[in-house]
Amino acid sequence: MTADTKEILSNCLYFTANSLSRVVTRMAEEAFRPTGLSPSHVFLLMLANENPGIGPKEMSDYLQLAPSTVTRFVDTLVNKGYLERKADGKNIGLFPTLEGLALQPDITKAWQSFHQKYCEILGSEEGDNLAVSLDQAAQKLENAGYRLACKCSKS
Amino acid sequence: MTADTKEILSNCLYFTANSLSRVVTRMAEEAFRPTGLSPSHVFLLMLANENPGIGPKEMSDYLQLAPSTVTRFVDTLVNKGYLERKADGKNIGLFPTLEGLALQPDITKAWQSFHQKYCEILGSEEGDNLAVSLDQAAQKLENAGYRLACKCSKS
DNA sequence: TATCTTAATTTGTATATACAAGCATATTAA
DNA sequence: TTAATATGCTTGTATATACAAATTAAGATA
Repeated sequence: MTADTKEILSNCLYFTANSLSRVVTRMAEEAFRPTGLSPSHVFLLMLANENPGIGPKEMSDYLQLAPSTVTRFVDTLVNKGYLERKADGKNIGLFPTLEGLALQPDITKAWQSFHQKYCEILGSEEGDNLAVSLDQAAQKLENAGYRLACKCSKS
Repeated sequence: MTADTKEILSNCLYFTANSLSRVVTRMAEEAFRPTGLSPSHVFLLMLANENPGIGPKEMSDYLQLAPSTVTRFVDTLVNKGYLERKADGKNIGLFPTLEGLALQPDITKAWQSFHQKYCEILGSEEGDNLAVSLDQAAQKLENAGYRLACKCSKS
């Protein structure tokens, strides 16, 4: 392997962003395993717990996920008995069940453990700063037009 | 949506790393579309072009992808006529075909266009620095034990 | 040399995620 | 009030990716 090739990899934002995303996902999956849910599902449930009646559209805006992805996740959470859909015309409200609410303490605990773990490895400040930088970069790129291909509202 | 909830999202490394990865992937897919390959496939082909005879194992080490993932990608590139497998006992050597080599200029061009695009949006220095930070963070997390679950060599 | 172990690769299968298309409701305009 | 359009949600389908298990070959050991 040429030094050149290695350079290209570690300097390419596509490669580094995806590598990081994969390793962070592995960590998060481990940390959230006690909840019985994957990290993305935990986000959804938490959003519903904190904002009962929130709609899938709002969810997908906040989570930066395609609406269809949210539908699938909601399906799963409904099947597991943590979430309920309540239709109001075209709109859907998502409400946590008692079981869903009951899971919140575990979720919070898992969250803290996840945060702590990466802060231990990266350094507390670096870990938090990294998250902020990533967030800012992602937002800049999205605002520059690289957003999900849904013809929904302009948001 | 509570301010709290938004905070949690934009401070969580899982969320930010994945958001960034998705938006960067969208950009890269667009930039590499002229090559007819997805960004990951381009990486693979490029590695083979620069290191003819490289094995899948090495590929997966460099690209931080599971061996099975590399197998699938190689399948695709072989089907498209860009890559050839040459078995040597248990080991496989990957060689670009003439078509694969011929694609290299397009790949290089797409690469530059991708790099330029994100540097325009993020700022030239910030863009490059970001890639470096991501790479370092990913490596730290991997070295701390969050690596792919393959029982292959200890690498 | 026969067998045990380890490493490289592939195959089977599962999940996360996306896009495109379809459907139902809501809103606007005639 | 009907027709046209836009919006929200779901379904069909496809890709990227992973893990676990199967396979095959290599190397070590008895």
